[in-house]
Amino acid sequence: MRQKSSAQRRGERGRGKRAPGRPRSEQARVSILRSTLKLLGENGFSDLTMEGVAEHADVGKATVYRWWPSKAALVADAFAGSTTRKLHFPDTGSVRTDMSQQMRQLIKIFRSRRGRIVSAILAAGQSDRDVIAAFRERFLKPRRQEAYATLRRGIARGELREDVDMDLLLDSLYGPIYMRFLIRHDKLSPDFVDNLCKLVLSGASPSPIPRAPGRPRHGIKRRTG
Amino acid sequence: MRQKSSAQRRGERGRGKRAPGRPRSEQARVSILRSTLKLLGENGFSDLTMEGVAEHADVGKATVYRWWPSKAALVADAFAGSTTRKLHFPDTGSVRTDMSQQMRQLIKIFRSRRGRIVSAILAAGQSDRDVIAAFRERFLKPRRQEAYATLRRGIARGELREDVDMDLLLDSLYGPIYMRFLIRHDKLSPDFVDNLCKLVLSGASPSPIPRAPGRPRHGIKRRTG
Amino acid sequence: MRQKSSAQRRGERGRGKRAPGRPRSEQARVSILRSTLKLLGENGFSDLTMEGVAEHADVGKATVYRWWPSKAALVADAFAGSTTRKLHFPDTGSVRTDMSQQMRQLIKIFRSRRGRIVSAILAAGQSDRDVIAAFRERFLKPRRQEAYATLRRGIARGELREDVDMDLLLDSLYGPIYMRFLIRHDKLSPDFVDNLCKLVLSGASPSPIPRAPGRPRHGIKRRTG
Amino acid sequence: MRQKSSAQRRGERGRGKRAPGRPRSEQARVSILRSTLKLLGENGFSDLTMEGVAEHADVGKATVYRWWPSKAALVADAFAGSTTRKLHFPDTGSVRTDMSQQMRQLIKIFRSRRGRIVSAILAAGQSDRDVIAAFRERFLKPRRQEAYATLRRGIARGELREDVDMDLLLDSLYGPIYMRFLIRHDKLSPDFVDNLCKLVLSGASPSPIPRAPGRPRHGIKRRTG
DNA sequence: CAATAATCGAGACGGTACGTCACGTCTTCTT
DNA sequence: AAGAAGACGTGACGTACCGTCTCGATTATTG
Repeated sequence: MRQKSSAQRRGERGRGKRAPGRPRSEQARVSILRSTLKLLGENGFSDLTMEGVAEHADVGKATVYRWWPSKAALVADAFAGSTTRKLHFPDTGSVRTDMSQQMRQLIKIFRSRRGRIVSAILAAGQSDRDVIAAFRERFLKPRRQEAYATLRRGIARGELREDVDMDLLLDSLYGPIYMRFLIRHDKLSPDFVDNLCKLVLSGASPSPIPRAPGRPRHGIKRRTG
Repeated sequence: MRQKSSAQRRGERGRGKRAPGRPRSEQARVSILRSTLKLLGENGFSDLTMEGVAEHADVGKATVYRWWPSKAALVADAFAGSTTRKLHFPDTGSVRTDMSQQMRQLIKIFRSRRGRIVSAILAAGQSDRDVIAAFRERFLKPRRQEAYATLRRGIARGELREDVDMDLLLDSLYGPIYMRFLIRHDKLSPDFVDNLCKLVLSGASPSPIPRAPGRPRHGIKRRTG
Repeated sequence: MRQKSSAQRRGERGRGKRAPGRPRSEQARVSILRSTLKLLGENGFSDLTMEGVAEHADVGKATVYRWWPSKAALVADAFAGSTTRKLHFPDTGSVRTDMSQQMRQLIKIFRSRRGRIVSAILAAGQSDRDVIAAFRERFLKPRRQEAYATLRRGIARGELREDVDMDLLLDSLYGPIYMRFLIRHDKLSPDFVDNLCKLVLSGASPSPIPRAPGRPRHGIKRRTG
Repeated sequence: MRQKSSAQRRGERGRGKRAPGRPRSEQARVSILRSTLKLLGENGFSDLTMEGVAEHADVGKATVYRWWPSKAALVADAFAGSTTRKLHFPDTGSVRTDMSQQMRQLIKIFRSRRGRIVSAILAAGQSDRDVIAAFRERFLKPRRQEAYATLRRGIARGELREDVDMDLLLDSLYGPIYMRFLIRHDKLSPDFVDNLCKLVLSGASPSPIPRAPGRPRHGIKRRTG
């Protein structure tokens, strides 16, 4: 998905031996990716042109094509490279708070200029499997790993059922956000996030027997019916 | 959004009075819309060309442009016109069953050839607000109206809390489906739908016993089993 | 060789019936050909670009390619269309004078700006048989027809042998001009033309028995040796 | 015109002192020139690329550019280096036979694969004066020196007029060949050569009897038979 | 029934961006 | 210092669609 690595392109001789020939220009690479993000944020995916990227990056069109086979690949790589910080999960002692806080950060990004890039990626991904794969690998997966940890803490604390399907739970939490983000039928507000957490997490709590939060009870499935 | 009506185009003389001149060819209209859907399903939105539509529909390019101002409008209109049947909500006496059955129909569509069209629409909608609006109005809203009714029946039966936020609830049910549909990180199986319903709807069910945060304010029947 | 005719392109229905569709723009056609000649005269064949022609003619690049398949075809057609006037053969009563005068006109053209175009055509013709064919058909042949007439008058007058090989004779007269024009090893002066005529035509005269010019004697081959 | 000499390039220190550093690779030089000729013969001048030459010669592109400033220079040099043997003038005791035999050799070359190279050179020469100059110096001139000698023998033998303009005569003999070679309007056959010689040389032979316009001014032997 | 008017198909038009190719220059390591 | 390798910015290539524009032909209403 990303651009062909120098090593790939040259037959991977490895062992520290540099391949002959002029080395790839790091400056060009960075400039291209930066320009891509910039133009993507300005005009969306369909108005993004390779020609425009090359010009804005002060780079030959061939240089763009030398390393990225398509607009989609370029966009995916540019997006992947711009690893979004500030999307970590806090550890407040409450799953709901942890999740809620991270999800608030997410909708903040979705509503910012970067959101335009994300939606462009997702749109492009609908006709290019590499793009959507890049989104999954570079954006979704890393965060989901952290989310697993957060959920596990919740399980340990007894806030969530031990047998909870974590993927289902996470999709239930994030799905509504993505849906509103893409279909824009309702607003992405912090309150929405809070209520969403409350609704979904309560469905995953070890109820129905009331329990004081924060007192972990391990290894005991409880069922009423 | 849809094509300009004949009336609009002619200055809206209305009252049954037909404008002079050759009337619009219904055959061309239908052929264009059908070709649009066909080509959209074959190659996705980005490979759909007005030129291709015109040729496939055996129609002059100008005829397409005469009635639809842009590719997006054409696509939106074609999609809207193809109102999907078989997405009604049953009334089985159980919210969870009602919802689950309808959602199973939905994922069936999403996984079929028509799914390609839906994803193309959603993708196109990310850079054209008219397209996404058309999706909302023609596809989402009608079904949501039915969903409200289904939920209301559930409330009446005591399966759902009286104060439930129906939009939040519906987004929590459908959001995960859209997310998996678009990001393709996990499978859209009937089991997934069932578990999703169970998780979310249990979070919306009246608590059997008052919880720490937020006890039920209204007189609602409680169910244990 | 020339651009595809409208008729060809549309299946040649002939009989006055016009094909449907917007008719070809005569203005564009003329502008393109004119621009081609202009740019060709300025910078030679290798510096002539289709892009440049299109721009200079205020025309879309596709319009150029729609009618001329290659730069060579375009150049050939532009050249052919610019039928050079002032290359007629006079009738002075003397072959040598007739030929000499016409050949002087030719070298005048060769030494002018138009000469650049001719040499560009001949150069392009070395790697494109259509171009050289165009040169032959449009430029060489018409003049050669006139030349035949001139020579025949000379034969009738007894200035040339009756059995003279006219093609050989004409190549002997014009070949040296083309050679000097292309190889530029010696000058193309009027004197050169005169001496050339004298040399070659004397070789074609019905000598060796001296004869007063202007008294035709038909049907009698004379041989000394 | 030819490639820059090593001496030039290094500031001409002369006196046998070799410049420091790696000496020029003779192998590369030869390989480049050979590749040039080969590719030139295959596809003509316009399809010949520096890139192709470098690749075919297994040589770095920069190595080509280091020694030849342009494609034209390379071609001219390659052609010059390939001095065509077997174009000598015989001495049979008859000008016409001498010339005819050499000219037959020439058209044989023109009709062979080497002819393609010659026409490519002449074509390239139309937009690059260095190329045509190379052709003159390396190809035309050497042969013309020999031709002068042949003609002088003919004058001495009384086959040609003493005051004959040798350059005019030679252009009259070779011009038609070049013309047919480049314009391809008629065939280059041995018979053509013979007739050409007969026609032109008879025009240059001493007149047996003084003619009306211009009687011989110098004491020239006269031949009747 | 003729005149008027808007439609239709066809297809050429001036453009823009595509993705490729060769240009001539450069930067690296190797010989 | 020359060599090969190969990336670089540049610019033309020929193609595909864009959205607009004439055309002749067709099909309705209006006078």
